[in-house]
Amino acid sequence: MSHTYQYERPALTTDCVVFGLDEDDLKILLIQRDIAPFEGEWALPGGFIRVGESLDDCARRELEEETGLKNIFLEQLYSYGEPDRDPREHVVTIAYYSLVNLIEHAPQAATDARNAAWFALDDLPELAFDHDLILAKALERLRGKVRYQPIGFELLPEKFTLSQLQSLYEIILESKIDKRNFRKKVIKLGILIETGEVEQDVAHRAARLYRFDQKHYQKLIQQGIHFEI
Amino acid sequence: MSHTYQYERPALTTDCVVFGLDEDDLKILLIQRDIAPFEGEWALPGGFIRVGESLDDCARRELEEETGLKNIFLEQLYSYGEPDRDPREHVVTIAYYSLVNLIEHAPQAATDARNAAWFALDDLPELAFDHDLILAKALERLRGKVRYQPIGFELLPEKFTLSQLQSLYEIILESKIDKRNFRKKVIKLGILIETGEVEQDVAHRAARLYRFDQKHYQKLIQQGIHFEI
DNA sequence: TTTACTTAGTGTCTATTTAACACTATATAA
DNA sequence: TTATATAGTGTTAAATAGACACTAAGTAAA
Repeated sequence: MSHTYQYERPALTTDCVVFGLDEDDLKILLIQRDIAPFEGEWALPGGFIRVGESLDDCARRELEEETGLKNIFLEQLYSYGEPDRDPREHVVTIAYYSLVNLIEHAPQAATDARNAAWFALDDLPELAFDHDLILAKALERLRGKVRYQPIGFELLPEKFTLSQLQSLYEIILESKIDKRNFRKKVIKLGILIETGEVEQDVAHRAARLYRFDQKHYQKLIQQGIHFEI
Repeated sequence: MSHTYQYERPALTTDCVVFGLDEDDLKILLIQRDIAPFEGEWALPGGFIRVGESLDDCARRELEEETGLKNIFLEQLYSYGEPDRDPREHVVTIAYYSLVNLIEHAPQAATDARNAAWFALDDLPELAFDHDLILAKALERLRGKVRYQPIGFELLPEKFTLSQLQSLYEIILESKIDKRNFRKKVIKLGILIETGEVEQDVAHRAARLYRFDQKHYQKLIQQGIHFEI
């Protein structure tokens, strides 16, 4: 079955930069292409948009099909449409980025037999298409946004310690933060709830576990309060 | 001449939210549609992407064709692809926003006979498609971005007074700013150059004229200095 | 059972930034 | 010459940010 249009149309895809947080690294999820062009090379997960499907739905569907990840944080990033970005034809891609917590979403074998793997940012392979550009933009967005919106929590398990949270910021922003100042700041924001529990099975004093207070955060936003870490 | 593809493809357009600054209003440029759907209603300028044309090029081309505006500040905003956003078929649009200075780019008759007009934000007509959504996002982006990136200058003539600059921020952010504090702040940023000239033909003490120091700003950015007004 | 080791958790002081506030200067117009 | 309109200018108090080092509490090893 084929489809005919009066005017030529670019093809449309979505691609997604998936960030995951390791003990001490920010990683991204890549898939190894099994068809030309760029066969065998690493690329962002993504694929063609179906008519009748929203952009977000497409990004989620492709992500699940290629990596098994679902129900994760996903946000539109930017659209790329240089006519020569794909050697086959003019392909416009709507890029997304996603944050997953590597502990609860362990590296998965791709469901459709493609090879998927996590790479640390400082140990990336060459990327297919203009995916290096997209990745750079996603990193920039992540670093910018993490400071004034609580998206970083998406990279942590539901319950986390203040040290884990601090480490997250240090890894993403690539800079050291003073422990006492950091704690004062996040506690004062009032968007953390003490669970009353502590870490288990650690060979040292166990840290208290906190949860992110989504509801209270929404209230603060509605009041126009803008915070920054 | 027609074109055939193996799989169905959504149509692709760009649309642009054009902001202009009046004496005391933020305005946007709309065109009146001369064909269905939404014939006779007001909409954002925009149109279909041609194969071989980049997204930015398309946005610029459509803007010039429909409003006569060219060589203006233009930045990608967000992409919209809900399948029902256009009653004809699935149409994905890459939205842009643009800042023009109303003094140097006076309201123009559209070159292709469509009716184009500037509307104050608090006096908008109903908009076609999901263009109200796009406009809301553009406003949000403008208000967010103007505080930490010097895009506001695009709305002013090349030479401007500090009072004009302050008024710009007050209009966009919808809040009053203290004159002395504002002046201290922008002067301290070091991104303004005194031209040595003053306003002409005003019935009161003439204010000094400044220019935005693009080069110095670039240097500051490269040093990782991030500023805020 | 004591000691070593590891990470958790806490407060103060200084420097900087932000915010509030009102008068004089200079031009035109009447 | 006087009225009127906007330009232009500093100080102080409050809040925030940043630098800085020790004690607490748990496990592991001797």
